[in-house]
Amino acid sequence: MAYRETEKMRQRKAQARQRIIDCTYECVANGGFRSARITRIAGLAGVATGTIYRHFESREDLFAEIFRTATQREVDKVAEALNTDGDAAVRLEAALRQFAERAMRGPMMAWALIAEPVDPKLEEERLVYRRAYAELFEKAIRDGIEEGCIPDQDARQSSTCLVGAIAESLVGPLSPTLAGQITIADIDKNKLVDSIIRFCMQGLTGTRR
Amino acid sequence: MAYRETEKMRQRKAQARQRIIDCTYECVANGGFRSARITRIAGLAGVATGTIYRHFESREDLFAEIFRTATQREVDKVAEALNTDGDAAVRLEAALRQFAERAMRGPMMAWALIAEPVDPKLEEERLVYRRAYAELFEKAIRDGIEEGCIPDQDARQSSTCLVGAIAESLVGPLSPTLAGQITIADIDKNKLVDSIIRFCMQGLTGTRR
DNA sequence: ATAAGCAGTGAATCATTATTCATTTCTTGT
DNA sequence: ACAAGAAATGAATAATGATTCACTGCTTAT
Repeated sequence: MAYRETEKMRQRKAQARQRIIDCTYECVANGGFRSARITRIAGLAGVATGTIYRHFESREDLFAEIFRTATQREVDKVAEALNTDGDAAVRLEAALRQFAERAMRGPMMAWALIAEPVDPKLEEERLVYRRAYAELFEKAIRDGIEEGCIPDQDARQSSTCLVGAIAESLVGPLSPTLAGQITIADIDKNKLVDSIIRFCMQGLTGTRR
Repeated sequence: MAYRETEKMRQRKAQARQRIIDCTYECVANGGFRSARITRIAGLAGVATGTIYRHFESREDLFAEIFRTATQREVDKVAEALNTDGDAAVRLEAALRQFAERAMRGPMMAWALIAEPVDPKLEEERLVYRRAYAELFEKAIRDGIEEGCIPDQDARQSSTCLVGAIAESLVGPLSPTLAGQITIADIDKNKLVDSIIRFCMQGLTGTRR
């Protein structure tokens, strides 16, 4: 017995894996999943294409991992925003704002996660992702109903509507066809986010503001 | 000069073209765009694959035509619902209901039009399609604002939220992974549609009902 | 009946990339 | 230094289906 897996090797492998992940992330953040080629990723990461397959079962698997990682980051941010002070309605509003504003800050990745046409396996991940958001919102709505600051309603259904309203409102502005050509001024972004949120909060509370 | 295009020929060609369209529609209504194979369509229509290309530039082109046709049918129905009596809010509610109920009646086609991952060219058609709905709603919202039954707001933005809220709410129930397995009882469908519409109308009017 | 010209045919081609795997290179313990 | 084994390589392969095009067979006007 001559070769034995050692700590040094374990680390080196882990590093390569991380490099692959990082470069994939970069490719996706740059042109979405569809246009991210394995050969390009391998090139960027400084490994051969075959090496990718020593770390990931398949392209789809690699993408699924990226999807989950990127998603979790976003979901965590929204969860964080839901954990601040104030009544449930206020916290929800902060969370919705966080969701929308982060999407506009990284439009291509947001588009890839929310709206890019992807293969079935990734589409499944996306449903999980949307569900995760919806569940966060749902919980907050229930809290609000208990607190009395949000009227009684089907929390699950309403949370789904929230996700849909925001996603749809962002698809246009995020769409990569436009993203390169049109630059949305910050002031417009704010107005956009404000009116989305107004609609959503009214939908929830049935109260004009 | 021996051969000259005659009325009979023109008709025969038109019939073949229509058969191709019909069969494509059937395939899509059955499994979405992605799974609709040219060879299968040709087989159903009783023509050779090559013949498809005498009538349509490409697969994408054929699909785009189907997309437009199917879409126009839906948009017309919604427009019709907006043209009935009552104040703008009532008419809008009827239109939203029409949209949602028709989708649940033909779930696979609705999914293909609303949520199926498709190629860029079709995705473009889809944006047009969503815009068409949004514009109908937008017009109605403006009417409502003038009539005084809907408070002043960014009609365009609100209409986008409407489309998103409905679409997102339907994606889950329409998703073909489930469609075959779970049958949604009519009573559930009604409850679903009701709560979507409640959210939407509250979002618009800021009034509980 | 015939010839001109269009429509229809469908097997063969093409294009695109993810994936494989025989080979090479590197790491380790003795 | 060496052998045993693991990791990396990347050119070749595979798979998929849309698209083509040389050919066949109809339709028409004379």
